[in-house]
Amino acid sequence: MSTTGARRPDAVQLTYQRLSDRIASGDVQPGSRLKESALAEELGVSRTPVREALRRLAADGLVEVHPNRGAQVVAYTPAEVADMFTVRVTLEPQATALAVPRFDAAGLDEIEDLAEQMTRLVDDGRDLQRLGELNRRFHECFLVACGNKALAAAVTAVVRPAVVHRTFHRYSGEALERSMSHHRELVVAARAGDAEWASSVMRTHVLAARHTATVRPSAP
Amino acid sequence: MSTTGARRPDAVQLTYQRLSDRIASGDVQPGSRLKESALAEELGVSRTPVREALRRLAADGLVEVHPNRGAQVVAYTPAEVADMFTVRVTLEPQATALAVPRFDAAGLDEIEDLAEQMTRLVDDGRDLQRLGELNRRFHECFLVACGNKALAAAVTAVVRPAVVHRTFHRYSGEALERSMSHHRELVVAARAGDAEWASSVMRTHVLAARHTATVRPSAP
DNA sequence: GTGTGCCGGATTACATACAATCGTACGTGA
DNA sequence: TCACGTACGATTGTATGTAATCCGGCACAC
Repeated sequence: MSTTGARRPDAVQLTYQRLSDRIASGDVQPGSRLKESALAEELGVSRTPVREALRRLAADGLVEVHPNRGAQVVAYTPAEVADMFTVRVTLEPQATALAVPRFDAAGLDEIEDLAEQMTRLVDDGRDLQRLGELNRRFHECFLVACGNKALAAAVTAVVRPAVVHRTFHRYSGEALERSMSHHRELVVAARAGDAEWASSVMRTHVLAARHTATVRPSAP
Repeated sequence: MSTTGARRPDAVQLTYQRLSDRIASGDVQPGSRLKESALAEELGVSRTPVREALRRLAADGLVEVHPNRGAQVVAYTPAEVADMFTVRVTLEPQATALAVPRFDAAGLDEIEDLAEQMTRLVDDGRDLQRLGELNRRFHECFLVACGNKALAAAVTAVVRPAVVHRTFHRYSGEALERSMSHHRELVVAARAGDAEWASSVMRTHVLAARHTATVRPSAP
């Protein structure tokens, strides 16, 4: 959890972002070693911020730090990814049920806007990077609105590694359409103030995602 | 989550432990500022390991780091503590249900041993520090045995701040006895292989704890 | 042939020096 | 008297130098 609310990109923030992106895009393979000095020179910063960025990535579960041996990108098995989604299946519908009666007008507008943007994005060009970011913000809206910080923290702790590791890349066209449909239904249910409905949709949404993330993709 | 498996106390590990203890014991008040240079001099190390220890504490949710303003011990409201337990109410029974059919003989012996130790400790002298540690290990057994690392990580992320912040100090004698009784019942249910029973006991156990942690203590 | 001990290269862990940033207090002007 | 701008002090952010640690390979004994 990044507790520093840095708005301007410091060296640490920049390094963290770059490394995070590289891992997400598969630019660096899971299992590969990350050398402090090499990264520092490559990104034009000193070793100190690189060091701190690596520790933050370790706290997020993206890399493992071995004493005196440096950092290594973690590799998740399909079973572990499924486990992450299983936790989300439990927590996110609960957060949704809590969030629905607490949404204000601005919050409802925000999730509606995000849902529409994502739908357009799928119809257009399939910018998966941007789609992933919008999706993250969409789900974050529910977590923030639920008013239970601990619940939000629990989900975030579990989601980050899974979300960053090649999400959406294995979605078929049909699965992607279905996912967007869930988003839109969530907005309608939230506007209706029907917590039970919204919660159920969220549960369905995460279960479908688990299936997609777990099953071996047929066509690359 | 401490990903570095350091066995010998490095400067970072030592600093982290010391600060963690101080916060747990209430030696440093919530809201008080933690200055890197002061801590470094006090603990006889340089600022670098202090800095890293503070970031780890921030990742654990024990302190907040403000950019260019240093670290500050977080203060939880009763509502936030209740929220933490609410998440535990959801997750720990689930972990328990998964763990029961997966326990081996050694695991069952371990939780039985821990439950007995805790019971004796309550009858004897009330070493709350040690009781808290045993309790942590007891719950950890179920989280490890459940086989879902993400689930364990989610619970850990939520529990750590609450656990470190003076738990057990507000337990009455009766509540403490009841808590120990739950532990023993969990062992019996686990030995019987009854996941549903064990899960229910765990749920009761956490709900009771939430009540104790939330209600204003009558006698200090 | 296998196991053990030692040495060298590489890399991190820590210490310290310097630069940038923020908060605060004071002084000035309206 | 209050608002605003500015300068100073305190503290963190970054860079770099030094020491400790670990892994791999090789020689040697059994």
